[in-house]
Amino acid sequence: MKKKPSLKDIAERVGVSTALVSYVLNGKMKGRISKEVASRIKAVAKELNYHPNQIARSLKTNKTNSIGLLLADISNPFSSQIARIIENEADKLGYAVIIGSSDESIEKSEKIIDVFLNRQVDGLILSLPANSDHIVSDLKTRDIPFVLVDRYFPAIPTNTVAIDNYTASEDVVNHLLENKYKNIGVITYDTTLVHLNERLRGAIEQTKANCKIGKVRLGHIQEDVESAIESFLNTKSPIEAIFFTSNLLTISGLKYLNKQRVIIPDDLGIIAFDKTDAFDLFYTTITYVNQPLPLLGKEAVRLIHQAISDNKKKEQIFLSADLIIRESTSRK
Amino acid sequence: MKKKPSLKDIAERVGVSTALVSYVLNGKMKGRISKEVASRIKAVAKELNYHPNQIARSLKTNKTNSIGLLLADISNPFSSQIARIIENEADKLGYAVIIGSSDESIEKSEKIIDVFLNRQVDGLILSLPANSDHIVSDLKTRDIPFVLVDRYFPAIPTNTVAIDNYTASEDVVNHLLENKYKNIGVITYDTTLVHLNERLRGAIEQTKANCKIGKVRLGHIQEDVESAIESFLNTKSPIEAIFFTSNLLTISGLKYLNKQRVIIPDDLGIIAFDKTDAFDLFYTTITYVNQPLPLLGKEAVRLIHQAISDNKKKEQIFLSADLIIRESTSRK
DNA sequence: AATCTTTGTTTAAACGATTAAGCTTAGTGA
DNA sequence: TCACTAAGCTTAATCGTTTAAACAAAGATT
Repeated sequence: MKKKPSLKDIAERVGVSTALVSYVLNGKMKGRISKEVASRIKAVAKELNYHPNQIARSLKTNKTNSIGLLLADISNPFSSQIARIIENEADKLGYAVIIGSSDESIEKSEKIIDVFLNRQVDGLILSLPANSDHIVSDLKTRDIPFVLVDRYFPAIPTNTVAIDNYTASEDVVNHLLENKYKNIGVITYDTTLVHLNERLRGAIEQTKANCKIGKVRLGHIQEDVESAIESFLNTKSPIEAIFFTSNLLTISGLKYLNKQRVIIPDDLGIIAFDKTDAFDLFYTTITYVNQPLPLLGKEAVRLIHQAISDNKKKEQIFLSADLIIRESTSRK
Repeated sequence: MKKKPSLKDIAERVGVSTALVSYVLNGKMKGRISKEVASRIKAVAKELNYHPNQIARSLKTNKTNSIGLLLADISNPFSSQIARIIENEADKLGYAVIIGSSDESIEKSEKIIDVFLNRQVDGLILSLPANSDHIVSDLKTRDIPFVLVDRYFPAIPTNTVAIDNYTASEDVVNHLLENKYKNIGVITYDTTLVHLNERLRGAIEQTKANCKIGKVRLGHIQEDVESAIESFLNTKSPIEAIFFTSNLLTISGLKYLNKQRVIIPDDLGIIAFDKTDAFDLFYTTITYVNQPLPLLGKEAVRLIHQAISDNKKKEQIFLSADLIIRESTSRK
């Protein structure tokens, strides 16, 4: 890889100082540079195919125009869609995005954040694993600009963009009740993650605690989903509808229900939080909570941009998700 | 964001020069530094929570320890899985990964590569859109270390890691023929991308040109898949099995076949190139070509690492994919 | 005792940009 | 004609590292 041209190379060719070249190419000191010199500099820059060395610029300006994006699991479609949106939005503001995936590990999150910070990212957009409150507090103490997306920690006031999960869950339950599904089962993760527990809480409150709950351990999804469903159905008053609080849970559940020849929606109503391409292949269309991912990403980028220029104000944004009603909750 | 401690801060506290601090923390000049000073420096570094400024280091060493990863579409599970693997592998070698997604656009690819290079990434891992040969030649001319993954340009000898698509397709056809599916339809993209056309070529050669072909335009996937399937079936000698050359095509196809109440595998055999979670929700298990993504990613990182230290040798690696046989090709 | 090594450390330049401050030269006004 | 201003450009410091080269002091060698 041969050396790229620098300001100095241009300066030498034109016969001026590097300072002048810098001023011209950055459009500074407008009315004070002679037109001829300016155009010669620009011509030579183009001729040499000059691109400023962002590393050097960063060192001087203390801005890298990059943000670190930490996701829980980049191979989950939810994460990768967010990644795509954030990357696009960030690009519009001139930020490059460095992505890391924590696989729900606290240690890995800490490590990746360290890597981000060593590379002097201007700010962080984070979707943290459970029980990582200390990471949030720490970043806050260090006054590092960051925004939480999707997953949030209400106890710590900080920039946050998330879904109004509680209300979405209320809507889910209301829809089920309106459609005469009375006996409702909720399948969710066994976790301390607030956004998931809010989904559960919404269901509990709205059913006046009249719902059954199946908790699924991370790393044992298929296994635990199956036993939850079994316990829901093999009982005197079997469940009439199941509410899955995440896309992976839904997939596992539907897979199992397929195997058990449980017919949706005749035998059982189904409602999902978040959707996936996979629903397209199921024989029935699935009713689901649609999360406004584009807005989520857009707001996250807006907030981090704001935090980078001024980290005083903290905003907490909760976006409403809407229920997309399909056939899986329309029993005859 | 308060200023982070620098070498200078440590040097001042300990009362030595920054050079010595640098030597100690980098473990250089081993036997020449007094144990006491070394340990005092290390202690102070820890106390101040010192982390070297990678930007400054990069400027000096001309290495950023970062690689740019350009994908065709990060929201496609194929891409996001590769991203995850590459990120993990790269991390093991101390590289951070900056990700960009081109949405199959040549202009966007060029722009993202520019951004990567301005940020002085040490190398590039690329999955380029169709007709972007000139990008490859250009990078080659400029002697920039890069590796092509998945998508390749045989006319230009350069570092490449890809699947042996031709052989995989041969296997697909052989399997269908062995299972008495004689009349085969192939649904693929209308593209110049070699990896996809090799899948088609494998099918054509192995069927001795006795297969029907449906070409699908990017951006009109559902529409074109449907008309292709229709033309396959509404004919005197209808197709007995369909081979889809990509995951998105398969999903669109199965979705339509579901709607049309075509029963798999009784009415029609199905075989897919690449798998997705979505298959789990289909009533029948799907026979598919399994691509060795972990190996693909691992080799890509190995090659880029090699190219970064010495860009003379070019390797072309073709990995074999294997056929996972399920029920969708087992008619009674 | 003079010289040579070794050990432990410092000096200073460099990477490529930015930018405040300074320096010419020409033009203006009195 | 002299002082002043403005235009057009340069100087030089700086960001935080790395690293070759220089240096001083102590120990070994003759």
